[in-house]
Amino acid sequence: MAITIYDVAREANVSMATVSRVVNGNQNVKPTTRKKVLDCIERLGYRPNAVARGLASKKTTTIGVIVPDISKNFYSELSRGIADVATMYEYNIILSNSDERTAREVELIEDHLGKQVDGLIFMSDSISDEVRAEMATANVPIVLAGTLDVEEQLATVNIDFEEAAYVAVSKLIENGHQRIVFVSGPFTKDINRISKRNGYVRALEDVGLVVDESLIVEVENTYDNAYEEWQQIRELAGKPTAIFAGSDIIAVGLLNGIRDEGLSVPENYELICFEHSILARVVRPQLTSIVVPLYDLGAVSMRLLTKLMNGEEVEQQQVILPFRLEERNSVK
Amino acid sequence: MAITIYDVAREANVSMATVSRVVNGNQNVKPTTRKKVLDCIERLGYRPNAVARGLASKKTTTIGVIVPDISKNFYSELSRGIADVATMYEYNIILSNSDERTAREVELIEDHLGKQVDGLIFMSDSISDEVRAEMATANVPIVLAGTLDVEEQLATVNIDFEEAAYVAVSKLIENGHQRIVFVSGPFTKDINRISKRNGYVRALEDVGLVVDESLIVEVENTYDNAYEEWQQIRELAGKPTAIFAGSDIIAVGLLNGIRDEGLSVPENYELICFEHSILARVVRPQLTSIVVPLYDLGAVSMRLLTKLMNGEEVEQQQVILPFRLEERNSVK
DNA sequence: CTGAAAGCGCTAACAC
DNA sequence: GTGTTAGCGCTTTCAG
Repeated sequence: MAITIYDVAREANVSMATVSRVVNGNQNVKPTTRKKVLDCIERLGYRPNAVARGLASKKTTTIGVIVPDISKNFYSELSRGIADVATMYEYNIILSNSDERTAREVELIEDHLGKQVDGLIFMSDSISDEVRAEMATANVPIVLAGTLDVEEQLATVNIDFEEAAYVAVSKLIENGHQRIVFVSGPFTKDINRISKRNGYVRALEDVGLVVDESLIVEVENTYDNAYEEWQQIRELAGKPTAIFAGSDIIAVGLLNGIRDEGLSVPENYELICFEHSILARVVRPQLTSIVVPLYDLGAVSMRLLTKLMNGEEVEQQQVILPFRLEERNSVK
Repeated sequence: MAITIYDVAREANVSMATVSRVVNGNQNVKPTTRKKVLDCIERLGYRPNAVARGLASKKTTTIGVIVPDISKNFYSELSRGIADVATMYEYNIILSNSDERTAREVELIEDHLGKQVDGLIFMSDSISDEVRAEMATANVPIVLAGTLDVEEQLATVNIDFEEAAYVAVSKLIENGHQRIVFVSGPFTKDINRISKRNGYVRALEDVGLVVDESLIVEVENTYDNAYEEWQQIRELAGKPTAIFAGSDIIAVGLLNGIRDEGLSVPENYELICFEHSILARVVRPQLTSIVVPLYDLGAVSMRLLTKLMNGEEVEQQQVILPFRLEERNSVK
């Protein structure tokens, strides 16, 4: 049996209320008794039971984080940002992987709410109606991190993905390209189907170029798939001369596909991608890419959540962070 | 105010004990009353309070995971293995980053124990005395994942890192090399200072080669640092002809250092490394490397922890998983 | 098969 | 400043 607040109280000849005050840093305790209690706590090795505290106070100082797959760089970097700010505000994190399966997402939200988290940070490819309904039953604030809410009802933290795509594609257009392939990750992701795609289309239309749907190619977001798909992409009619890739990993797959047939980047194809993880820097040529501030996306999401949990007035629930284009050697 | 078990009981005209039985799948409930209760639960949208349950039952179905840095591939992959098995056994995970700082590690263990986790999985570069002392106060099982315990007292899951290094270096020796540089990550990590180093030394000594300490180089485990360090390494006396790198990321840094001065792998230097993450596959030449089964390390750790939490008899507390050498193109 | 009742360890009024 | 006393929402004997 572990030491309880009651044991400490008896040992120190005070009431449990006083021990509670000392443990919680309440100032209404005489210094001498505070010291006496602290000594007993030390001596007995008392460790406050957060579960009991949670039940009594109705706050667990724990938040839930639901992520598609923590082993993917995108989410692990973002999570680190969340974690650091959570630590700063003394919250713990319950972390779960959803694999972007709606049923699992609903289950996890339910599960986390059952654990009485004080708030929730959610990431996914898109927000299904079921998830939206489940979120509506929550009595704690929820923030979407790096995740679009097409209905713009929920609190979110993102970059302007459409604008980023626009900037990337415009760069290629400036360099004289007219036939630019957009190799996108799955269109099940709103960010791909809507944001990046719209940015691509808008960039072309703004300079009077015709959008050729055959130049929009959807691939899995994996190295191997992108590598293989290159065989199809190179055969596209009208000889594309530049590529806008939806992620580092896709870009690297294409890059190696291109090089393995004896062609090169940027001589034969110029290439710009999204994310700028370490992958973009280790390959040669290094990849010109949109830098997504993953860590900051997480950090700001958590900061927003703390405000919401404190009931603070938040002017803008949809936060947009800046991005930039990192110019390396995959474009001339 | 949220719906409680008491509300459901009143609505269903049964006692809260019966509702509890239904919720917990206890068989001693008549099917008709079970259905009646289930209906009320559904209708009221009752969601069991895991905190109250935890206090009453003294089990939280939550485990703690303390990791140096979740944004590093090594740990995020390992964590995914832990998470999947945790899900299988219906445990949640509280995840915290320690940055390998002892004081922080101690604080986190204390914190997690306060949250009443049912078990703990711990990862670090080495187990300091303070951490060992803190762990000794725990009344729940602890497993070290991918982390050495030089005193062999704690439950651990690893591969035989020394043997893996031995195999890697022996491969280079077989290929005719006599002057092999070992570019290691920080020696603050037991795995580097002890295991990999010993494997390197033993491989050389087994074939009668002299160990030249100047060929053992310690670098930070980052791409940039390895890239820069290449400038020193290339100047080493006696012209080394092969490299054994402690990780993918170090190997990639060296590889680019080598190539940027117009030399090539494997022609001028043969190279073998550890880990085999995606990095080893995207660079050219692809890297021959020891494959560390990160996901499995995590999965098996969690499985071991479940046994320990159930009080099952565990024959061997130190589990060693197999590894293999993946042969690619950085050696001839 | 079901109900009553005693806690689990702590917080939070409310007294004094 | 400090103590008393209700709960927080649930599990778990123990009766019946």
